Amino acid sequence: MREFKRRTRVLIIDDNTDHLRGVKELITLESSFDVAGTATSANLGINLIKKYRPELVIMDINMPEKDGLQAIAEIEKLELGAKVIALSAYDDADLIFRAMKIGAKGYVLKTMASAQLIYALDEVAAGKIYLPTALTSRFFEHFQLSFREEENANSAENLLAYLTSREEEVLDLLTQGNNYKGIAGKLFISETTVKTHVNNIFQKLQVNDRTQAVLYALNNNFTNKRRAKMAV
Amino acid sequence: MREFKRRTRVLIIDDNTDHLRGVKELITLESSFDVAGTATSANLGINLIKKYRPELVIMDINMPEKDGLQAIAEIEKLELGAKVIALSAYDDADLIFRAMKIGAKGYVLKTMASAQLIYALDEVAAGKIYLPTALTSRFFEHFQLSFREEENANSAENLLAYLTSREEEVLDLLTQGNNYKGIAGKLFISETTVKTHVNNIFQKLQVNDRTQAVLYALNNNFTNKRRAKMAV
DNA sequence: CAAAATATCAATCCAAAGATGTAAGACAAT
DNA sequence: ATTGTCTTACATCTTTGGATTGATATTTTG
Repeated sequence: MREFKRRTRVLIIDDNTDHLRGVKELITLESSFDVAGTATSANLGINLIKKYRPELVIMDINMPEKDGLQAIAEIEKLELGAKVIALSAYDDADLIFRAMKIGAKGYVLKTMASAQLIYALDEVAAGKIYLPTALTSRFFEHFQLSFREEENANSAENLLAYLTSREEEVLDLLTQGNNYKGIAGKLFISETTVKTHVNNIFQKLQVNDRTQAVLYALNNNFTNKRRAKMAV
Repeated sequence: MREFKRRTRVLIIDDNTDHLRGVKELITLESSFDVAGTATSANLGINLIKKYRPELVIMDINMPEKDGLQAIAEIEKLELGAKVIALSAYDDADLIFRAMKIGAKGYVLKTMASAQLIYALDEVAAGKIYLPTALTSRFFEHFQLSFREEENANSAENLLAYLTSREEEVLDLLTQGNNYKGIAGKLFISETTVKTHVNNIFQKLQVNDRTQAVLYALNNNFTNKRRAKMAV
C-alpha cells in the first residue's frame, strides 16, 4: 500500500490583493502546502475557515476595521484547530505580545525573506510555535516588563507583612466574599472575635472598610503570597 | 589613541564543580569574555556579584536548597545590571516560563553544544534576550495556556453583560473602594439613586453585597473589558 | 521569668449598607 | 402613539458593618 502524504492546507487572509497574490504564489510553489482559499477581509476569511477547515491560516495583521488581532481571537474561539500565523509589517513589541497572547502560533514580518515564512509554516504545521529569533527578543522585553511592574506593586513597603497569621486567615476569607457570620463559622470562633480581627486588619492596611481591604489584598498579590507561604 | 575593547565579565554559579570547571574553560577560551569569578552556591554567587559587578551571570538552575530560580529573582532585585543566563538540564515548559518571568535574559540547556552557550552570551551581552528556538516553542505552549485559562473565566455566560452603562460606571467606582457617598459625589447624583443602581447590580450579578460584586467584577476582567470598551 | 504580642470574647453605639416598593421624566424602538 | 428600558429619586425598614473599650488566656520572645 502506497503511503499518501496529504498536503497541509493553508488559508490566506490579507486585504492587500497584491501582497495576497504574492504569498499565494509562494505557497503554491511548495510541494507540501496547498492554498485552501484566500480572503481580503477578516470576516470573509472566518467564513472560509468554517467552510474549508484549513490546518493553517496566514493572517495579515495590518488590516483596517475589524483588526487582525481581534480576528485571530475569533478564530481561536471557533476551536477548529486552525493554527494562525500572524503576518505583519511591524516588529512592535506590544503587537507581538498581544498576538501571541491571544493564541497566534507564529509571527512573521513581511520584510523577512520568503524562506522564513515557509519555515514558519513548516514549524507550525508540525505543532510547534514559531517566532523568529529577533522577534523573540522583542517579545521578551515586553513580557518581562509586564512582570516587573507587577512586582513593583509587591514591594513598596507592603502593609500585608504586618498581619498576624490569624489575620491573614480572616483576610483570606474576606477576599472570598464572606461576611462576619461566614468567617466566624469557618474559623469556629465567635462573630465578635472576627470583628476584632477585621478591625485590626483595617488599621494595619490603613483602609476604612472590607471592600478596600479586599482590594488592597488583591492589588498586592495577597492570595499568591499566601499560597506560596503555605507551600513552604 | 588605541581603542581598548573591554572584555565582557562573566560570573559562573554552579554547584557541580566538574561542570563549573568545564564552563569556565570554555569561556576562558573566548577572547571576548573574561571569567570574573565562580561560585558553587547561590549565596556565595550573589556575594561575588555584589563584589565584582559582572555584566553576565551564568546560573545553574538545578541547584538544591535555595534554588536557582529564587537566586535569579534575588539578583534581579539587586538591580546591578547583571544579566542572568539560566543553564539547566531540563527543557520543562514551566521552568523556562518561570525563569523568563523573573527576569532571566537567556536559557540554555546543558545538553546543547557549547557554541550555543557562547552564542547566548554574545546575544545577551549585546542587550538582547536569547532563547533557543526549540525552547521558545516550549515557552509559548505554557504562555498561551495560561491565557487560555484566563479567557475561560471570561466566557461562561458573563453576567456583567447585563449591566447598563450607568451600572457599569457605578460598579467601576465600587471596584475602587468607594462607598455610597463617594459614588454619589463622583457621579453628581443622589445617594439613594446610587443605592438603586447598586441593588440592581447585586441582582444582575447574583451576589449579596458589594464585596462579592467587586470580586465578581475583578474575577471576570471587568476593568479590562471596560477600558477596552471605552477605547472604542 | 517578665513583658509583649496574639487570640479569644463581650457590650454598646452609630453609621452604613442592603431590601423593597413606588414613581416620574428621558429616550429609543416598534 | 405606545411600550419598554434606563436613569433618576425618595421613604422605610432591617440587617450588617465598623469603632471603641475592656477583659482573659495563651504564646512568643527578650
